[in-house]
Amino acid sequence: MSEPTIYDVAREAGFSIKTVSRVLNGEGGVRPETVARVRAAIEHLDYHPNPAARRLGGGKLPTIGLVVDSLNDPFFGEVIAVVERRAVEMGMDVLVASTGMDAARNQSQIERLVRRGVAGLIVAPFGEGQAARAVLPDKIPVVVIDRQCGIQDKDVVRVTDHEGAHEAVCHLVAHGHRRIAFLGETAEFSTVQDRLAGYSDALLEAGLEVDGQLIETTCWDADAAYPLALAMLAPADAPTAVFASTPLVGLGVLRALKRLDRQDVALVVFGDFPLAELMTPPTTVVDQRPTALAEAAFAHLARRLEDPVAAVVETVLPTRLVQRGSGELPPRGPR
Amino acid sequence: MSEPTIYDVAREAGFSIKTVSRVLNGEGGVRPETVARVRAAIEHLDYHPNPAARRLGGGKLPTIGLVVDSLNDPFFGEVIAVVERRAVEMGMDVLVASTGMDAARNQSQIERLVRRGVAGLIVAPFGEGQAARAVLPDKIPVVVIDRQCGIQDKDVVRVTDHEGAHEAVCHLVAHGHRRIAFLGETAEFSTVQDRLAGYSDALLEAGLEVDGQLIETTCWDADAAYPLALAMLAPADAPTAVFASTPLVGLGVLRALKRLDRQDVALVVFGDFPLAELMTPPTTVVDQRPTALAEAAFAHLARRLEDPVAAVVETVLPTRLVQRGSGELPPRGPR
DNA sequence: AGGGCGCATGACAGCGCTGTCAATACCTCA
DNA sequence: TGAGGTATTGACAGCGCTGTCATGCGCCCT
Repeated sequence: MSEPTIYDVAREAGFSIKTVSRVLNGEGGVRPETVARVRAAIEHLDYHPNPAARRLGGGKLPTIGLVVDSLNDPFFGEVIAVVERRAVEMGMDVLVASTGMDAARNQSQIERLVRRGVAGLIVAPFGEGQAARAVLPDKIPVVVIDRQCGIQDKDVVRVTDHEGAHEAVCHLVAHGHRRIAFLGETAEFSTVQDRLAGYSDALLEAGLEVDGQLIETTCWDADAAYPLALAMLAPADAPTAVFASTPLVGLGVLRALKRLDRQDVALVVFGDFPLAELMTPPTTVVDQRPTALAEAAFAHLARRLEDPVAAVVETVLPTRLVQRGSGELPPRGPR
Repeated sequence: MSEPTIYDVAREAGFSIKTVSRVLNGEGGVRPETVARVRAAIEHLDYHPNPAARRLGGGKLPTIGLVVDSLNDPFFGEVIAVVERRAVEMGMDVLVASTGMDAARNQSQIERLVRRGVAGLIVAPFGEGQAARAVLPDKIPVVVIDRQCGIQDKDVVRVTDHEGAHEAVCHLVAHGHRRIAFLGETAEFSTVQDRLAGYSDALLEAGLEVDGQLIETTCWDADAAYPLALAMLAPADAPTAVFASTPLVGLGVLRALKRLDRQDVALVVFGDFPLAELMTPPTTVVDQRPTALAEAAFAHLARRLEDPVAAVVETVLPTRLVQRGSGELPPRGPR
């Protein structure tokens, strides 16, 4: 009635549990004929090794831990979906943990997962440099996603934040914009800092002034961005285009535009979001391609699970400018 | 260097491991003074019991399994976020599993989680009646969410599908609509069947004819709904209002409306979605309140983990009609 | 023929915890 | 004073698996 154990398999196959264990773990040193018989017994009994027991014997759980900011964020939702699919394909589970933008919680979540005995971790890290690095375990493989945070000795998969922002702003400039606003929280994340740098560089290259009045670096979420966007777009000399450094900030901007009933302000958002194509006008975005990022992260983790001492790699995926309309609006004339 | 074990705590406290175990599990029969000393030792060593070892001793992992259709669906994303937050609050983990609308995978995922030794399961079930019920384990608590699927002997948390659809269609009727379309896949899910029933009942109550031409029951996702919506809205005698039975179907309809450049078709979507307020016009929805649903599901599971023989309850949460504009449009005049 | 070697397999001790049952000390009541 | 409780604690055997080390056997070489 209860789950069969390795003893049942051993009895069924007519060998010792150790031999079964060898077959299970592909250790070799077993006659092919024996392997076949053990396999048959496993099949016959529908045996599945008990992960807890395995772990107890010093091993790791067939489980991957995934630590992200927010589990209902569309970006991370995509990441979760990909990681889960790949993990299940190779017989592993996924434990999820959210940090909710809280460094302490980030740390405690990581520690919890490590204690649980996960075999590897995919983490969207938090903070910067030493602090960010310190909370990552060294005993198991870790792949850092989305934000590099100055971490040097772990595999990292991120996107071209600087180049993506640069391209977006160049795009706006190419469409005639001279006054382009930047909205985003730069204190918290290096990614947003990189995007701000990309923004500034693009302006400078175009021979345009970087106007501090048009740069808002204190809004993280949509609720914070909304009033700031409202205020920024109100004046007579308001910018004719806006670069939103994250989808949430973009949402705040879109709300402000809706509120102001303005469809003439050009907008590019860093990070795609569902229904962007249904906005009026459809929103032009810098696609971070979360699926590709997640695939790469998982591939790195899988590689490192096999070969823990493989060389550390940093993968920087290119972003993709998706022109949908809002980023191609011309500057409106003076009111 | 390595994690402290119960032996370390016992030594530190000056008692046997069994006494430490008693304190850990709140078994009682331990002098308060002893409890305090053990607690102090635990604190001092930063000891955390090894879940794998616990499970091996016949127990369950401090882990909840969550099985949903899709991990990047906004609705389930909300559910995941809530469940994870609550679970962590009570020291538990969350293992996620997606089924991708595949009955076989649904079953294998559930079996996998059960084998892992999760303490309880929250499942969006699949199929109908016997088949749906059969894959649910009986050894551990299970809470069924979103779809009842004819399951009688498990706790269920769902929403008022019939009433919600009924209210939505009545709302459209009240705004003068006489030709109201229904789009959604009814073969797969009883929830959508209930919504269709609510739709039909509302029409009949209003003395309106239920026109099979206006009912499309074969589209599950946005890609399938799009051409069907396009076709349905094209004729001269096209419906003046549409009821979309799921957010994905709603998305397909919105795409079709965008394509046709029509802003005069009334629309109510069953299930809220991000950015609905930013549509033109903003989309009126029947909010399924995923957060409330997830909270209720978790509460049920927690209750049942404490008391496995508690009476089975079915919680039916009311939906909420969120009027944003698209559902309040008047019927357009003849072209 | 005999020593040595490699291959295939098995016996057994943990891993960290909980369940069972025993032991001890201290009371209580007759 | 002694039998029988009660409260507190501990010894020990698993749980299912893997790591270590031992065993048995056939084969090669000298």
